[in-house]
Amino acid sequence: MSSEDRIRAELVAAARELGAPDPIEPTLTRPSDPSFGDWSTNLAMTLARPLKKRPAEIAGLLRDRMKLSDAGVESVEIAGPGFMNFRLDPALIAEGVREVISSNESFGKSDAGHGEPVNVEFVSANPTGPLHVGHGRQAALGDAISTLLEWTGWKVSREFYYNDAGVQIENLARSVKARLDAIAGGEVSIPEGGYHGEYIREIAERYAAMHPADAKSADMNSIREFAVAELRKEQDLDLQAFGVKFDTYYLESSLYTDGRVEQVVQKLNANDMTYESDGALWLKTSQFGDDKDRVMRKSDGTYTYFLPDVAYHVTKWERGFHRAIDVQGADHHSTVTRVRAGLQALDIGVSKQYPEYVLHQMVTVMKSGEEVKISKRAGSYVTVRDLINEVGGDAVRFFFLMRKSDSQLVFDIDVALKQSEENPVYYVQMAHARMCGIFRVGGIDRESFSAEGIDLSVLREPEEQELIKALADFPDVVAGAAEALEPHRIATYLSETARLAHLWYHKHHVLGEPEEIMNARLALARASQIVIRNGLHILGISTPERM
RNA sequence: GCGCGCGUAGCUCAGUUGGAUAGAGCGUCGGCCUCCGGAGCCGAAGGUCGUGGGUUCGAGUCCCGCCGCGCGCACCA
Repeated sequence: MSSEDRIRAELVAAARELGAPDPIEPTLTRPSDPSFGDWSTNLAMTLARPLKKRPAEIAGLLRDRMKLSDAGVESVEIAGPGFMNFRLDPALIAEGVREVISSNESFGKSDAGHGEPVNVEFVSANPTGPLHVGHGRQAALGDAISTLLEWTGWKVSREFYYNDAGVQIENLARSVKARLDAIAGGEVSIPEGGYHGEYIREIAERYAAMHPADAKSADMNSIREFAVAELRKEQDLDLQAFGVKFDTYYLESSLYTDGRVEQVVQKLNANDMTYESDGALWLKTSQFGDDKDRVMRKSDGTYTYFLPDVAYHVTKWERGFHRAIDVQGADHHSTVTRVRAGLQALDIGVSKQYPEYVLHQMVTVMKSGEEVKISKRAGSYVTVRDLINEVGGDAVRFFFLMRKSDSQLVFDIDVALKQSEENPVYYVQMAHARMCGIFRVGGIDRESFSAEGIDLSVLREPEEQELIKALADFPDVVAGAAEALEPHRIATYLSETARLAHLWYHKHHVLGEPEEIMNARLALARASQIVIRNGLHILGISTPERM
């Protein structure tokens, strides 16, 4: 049992003796100021009301009843309005290094998910153009959330939903057709709602080259299929460049061809959840929290986007994903209520909170102090590819993940390009490389290094103790980030841990110290390297051994 | 107008689910350079947490009003 668990158990026992009502769930946190000790609890304050005593008095009574001498607790202090601060034996703290090294690539993993399946849907771009920066943020987020869930015991399936049906695809085909007409000598007139990017012209040129005979009077079906295939290929290349892989690609068009959309309509009709008005078929979404009912079948007979969306989420449920997470841009947030309403209206036993949503705000790209708004090929927006080409995939990932998803994000290309510690991704990777460098310079094999038989109790410098405590916190940080679906916590943690590692590195030497010290510090260097590497893995960022 | 999100140091942002004297990086100012990488290091200044109320022993965090910014408000997705 860890000292943390021991303290918690003693707190529960002592509180029970004092007559505290169940459940007693003391929370242990790191004190705001490390000089206060190693662990802190506010339990006495939370018991003030039920026990009708002053917090400081309760803290004293708790302390008197706790048996902590064999739990490595050196002292318990009562401070502030009623905090209890526990100070641990530094040798015990140093022992934390051993577990990091022996767990190695598993350090930080846990099992809250118990192997249950979860579907994470992200990117899901329409195949109408190259991926833009918003998709990039979504790709980084979705992939990191997926990995976080894997680290906490979930069986994750990464899924990409292709909206390859509907109006936008018609607009795409007509846009390509317009360019084809131009190639054949006509005027370029891009249709209303069409796509203007340079890539449309490229697709038309390739199409014309492959169909020289019918370039002028090309068949729309053929153009549409060709354009969608080309753009899917292009998006795949973008994702590949970014290092994101999906388990499943689900095609919206398949929901029509296999009759699922029609089935959903019939079930909704059967459940008396629809009505006709103005030639359209409406769903009573207002019964499920929407501010008004929504059209599901337009008067022209085609469906609005959200009906296939509902059918799609039914398949997730039926495919065994009783947990599903959708990562989307906040500009689509109105879909949340509608899709959930549709699922509730079907009455198939799905939770009201199904699926869960992670919405992210917009990305602004800055360069030389000015906002960058367009790319050459896409015309109206900056592409992920532009960004990756300019600053590299690692920087793109880290920058997209270092902010909360619900804050708007400013992507500063100048900072991302810096080869110095001003650049946060460089700073973290450098800490990793430095730890590796110690082993390289010392001619010691890092991977086979073992802490067995090494006396870690000599790691008692303040910088060492702070670093070790941060390393030991990693599993809690991973668990918290996974539960909250907030990968930015990992990025923040890595920046802080890297800072502690740099501080330690600058203040203390490893190689050339007396053997006892050197071995213990090698263990700390190895443990630091492992934790930073594991954290970067979660974010999908590379871990260079030298820079 | 309605809905969602955001507002924390000059700038970019954290803030452990309500706890102690609100933190980090950059920038500014002042010191350091024979080192396992100076592509750095140490220190200091810098705050009415947009604003006004409320709940609480305790609020940056929860509730209400107001102000500002972003996004959405389709028989588009």
